[in-house]
Amino acid sequence: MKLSEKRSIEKKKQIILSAVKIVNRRGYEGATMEEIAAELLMTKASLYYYFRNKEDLLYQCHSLVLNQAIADIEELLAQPLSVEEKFFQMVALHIDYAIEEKETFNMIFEPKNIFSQEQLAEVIELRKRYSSLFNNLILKGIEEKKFRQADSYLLTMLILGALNWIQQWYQPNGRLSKEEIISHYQKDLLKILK
Amino acid sequence: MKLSEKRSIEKKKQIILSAVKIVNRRGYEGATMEEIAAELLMTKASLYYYFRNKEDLLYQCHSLVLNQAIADIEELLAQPLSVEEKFFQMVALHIDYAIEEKETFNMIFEPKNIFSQEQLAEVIELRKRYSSLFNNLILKGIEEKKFRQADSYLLTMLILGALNWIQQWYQPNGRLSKEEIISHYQKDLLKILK
Amino acid sequence: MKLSEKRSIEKKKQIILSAVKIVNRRGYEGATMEEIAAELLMTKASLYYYFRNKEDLLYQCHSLVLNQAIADIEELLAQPLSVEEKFFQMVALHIDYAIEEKETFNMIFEPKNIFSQEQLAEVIELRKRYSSLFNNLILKGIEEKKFRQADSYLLTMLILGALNWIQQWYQPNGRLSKEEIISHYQKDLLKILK
Amino acid sequence: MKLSEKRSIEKKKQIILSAVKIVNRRGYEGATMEEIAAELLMTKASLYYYFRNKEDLLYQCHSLVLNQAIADIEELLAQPLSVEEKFFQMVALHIDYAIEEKETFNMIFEPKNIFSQEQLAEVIELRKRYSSLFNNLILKGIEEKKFRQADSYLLTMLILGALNWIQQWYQPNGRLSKEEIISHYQKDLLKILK
DNA sequence: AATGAATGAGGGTTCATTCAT
DNA sequence: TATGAATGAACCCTCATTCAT
Repeated sequence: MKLSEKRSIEKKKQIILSAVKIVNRRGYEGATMEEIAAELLMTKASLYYYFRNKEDLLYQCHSLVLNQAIADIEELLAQPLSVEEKFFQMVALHIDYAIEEKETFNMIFEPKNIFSQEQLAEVIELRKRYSSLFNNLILKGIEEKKFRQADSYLLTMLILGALNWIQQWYQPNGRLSKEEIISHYQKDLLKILK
Repeated sequence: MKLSEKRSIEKKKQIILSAVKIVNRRGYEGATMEEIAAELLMTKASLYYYFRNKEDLLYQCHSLVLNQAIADIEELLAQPLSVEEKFFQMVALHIDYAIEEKETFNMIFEPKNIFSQEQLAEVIELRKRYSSLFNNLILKGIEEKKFRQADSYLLTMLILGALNWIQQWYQPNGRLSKEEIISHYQKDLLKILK
Repeated sequence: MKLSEKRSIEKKKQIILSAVKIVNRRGYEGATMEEIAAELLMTKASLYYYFRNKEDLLYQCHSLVLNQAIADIEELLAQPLSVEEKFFQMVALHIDYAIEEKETFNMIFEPKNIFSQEQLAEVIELRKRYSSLFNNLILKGIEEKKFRQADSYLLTMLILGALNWIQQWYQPNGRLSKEEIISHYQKDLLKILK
Repeated sequence: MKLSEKRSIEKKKQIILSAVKIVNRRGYEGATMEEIAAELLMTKASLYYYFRNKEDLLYQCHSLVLNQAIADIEELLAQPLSVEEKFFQMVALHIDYAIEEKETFNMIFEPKNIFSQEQLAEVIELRKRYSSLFNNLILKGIEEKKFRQADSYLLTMLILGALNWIQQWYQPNGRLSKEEIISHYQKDLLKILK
């Protein structure tokens, strides 16, 4: 790969990060190409050198964040741990993402009215891949008789909802530390699986 | 109250209901004054006779739905039921709202992208009132030794998150009916409280 | 029809006339909504109250001009005249349009890359109707043995081309008066038909 | 001339030919520097090494085609043929250009929407030179008593109009082949001259 | 009480053009 | 020679909002 290509990819990433920041500040529709560009001291026209249109840029934001989260979890799943241990770590990882990378992780909310047919499909597919990591772990737990017999999909949704919501109320200097939250959620959610 | 005033209030309600319908269809930002008015065979200019601006109208939509939900729950809480029974009914009620009112009831969106200073405070206050209904019930359950000793705030957040998320994945004609979802969530979430 | 409706239709016509003027000055693509509006001391946003978009406005320009020309010719054709006489009058009428209403009649050139599928079809249909007026007259002349046996379509195209071109070179104060041009074209083109 | 210069001229010609192709496909305004460059696997920035700006490039396209047509006709006129024969061939040549080169040869568009002051003058001069070839032939025919006494300018305009219009209706796979059209136009237009 | 008409502000997108490399 | 990257200027279009009637 040539140097220029590398630089181009680097720039793309910068733009995506800027977009993520703005989207978190203003919401999907409130984010403007203008503001995303201004964050990087560029003009909005320049963005179109890297992305076909706003939808494309927003999709790639979504994609970047989710793919990274998926990769992290897959790495974790590859380790020789018990189902319960894996579940604990996944909960910790998800909360960590939601809290520390709040901005990026926030992306996964409510893009319904943004994406057009084709990209909507890909977004949904990506989300499905992420949630299936949880779903599969639950299924495995059921198989190993570690978790009770139940509708794994429903449990997955319940758990993901509980976890995602954290970023709505978590305050960095609030009464509850990240570690406390993780510890509580791990135990509480495990109760549902047992 | 004069007749004309009564009629005015009635009309206001009609407009809000129309707005609720459109917001549920298009989202808060996607809803246009034009479409809200068209639903009632009015012109958008007329809306400004009843509401100061779009934000005001949208706020009253959110407010109406949330207040109604609060009222419904308060009515429920006033009945002579056990804590567990009340919890079950609250879960059912919340899911029903989340599914039937979808966008308007939506508690996932960031209100700061929609509402301005003054109304933002009221929205947040309203949400706090709503969540405290759950919090108080949990506290009462703990007091009555029906629920285990625990951080009620954390549990409230966990439960609300799980419930709110439903509107992100629920499909009217999906595999799971509303009733099934309610039944499962009731039992699963109760496990956490026990 | 209410007064307001009448006024609306009047305004629409004004806008169309303004658009025609600008299109003739700048070409189809060069004409901007801004300039069309400015001509009437309006803002471009106002145009969208009367026309769905630029394409729609331009189409209606086209439509207005051609329909009027068609109506004029049809009226002429309804009169009890010989085929040759009718041909002479049609030539005179077309040249008159091309010269006097240069601006409006100019519209009929090269809109190929402007209209989208559906409206393109209507534009073509309209043009076909206009040219068929000539075509039918020629056919009738042939039938009546006043004109020689020939491919009427080819002759129509040849004649229309010759006539349309006049507006490209005609100068109001040039060597040749409108009447002279008409007189010459009538005779010259008739020679082809005979 | 140095080799590098030769190569530069060669490249310029390539670019012009590419531009001609794109202009014929998209029209003068629809042709973008991007697409013209892409056709040659270049980047648009490179075009500016060879041409001052888009207008310059487009002018040279128009110029190339028109000059070529003029040269072709002049060559033809130099041959020992009768006036009628020369007229026939000129008609054939013009139609061929109009059909094969379509947009670039296009004499219907208003050049003032495309070209600026300085180049506009040259375009008009070029067109005048082209039409005078027809004019002169007609004058010669009249002199030789092969054509009837008449206003040669008017006849030139009539003929050019008829010919130029062909590109507005000709369809490559239509009912009438290029050869048929040529044959008919030759005979029909000659009738006017006789 | 209602609305037809108008508009300002702003957003997404395109494209010719420039310039450092 | 060539180009990757950037940009200014324009353009179409949308929408909340206003105001005279």
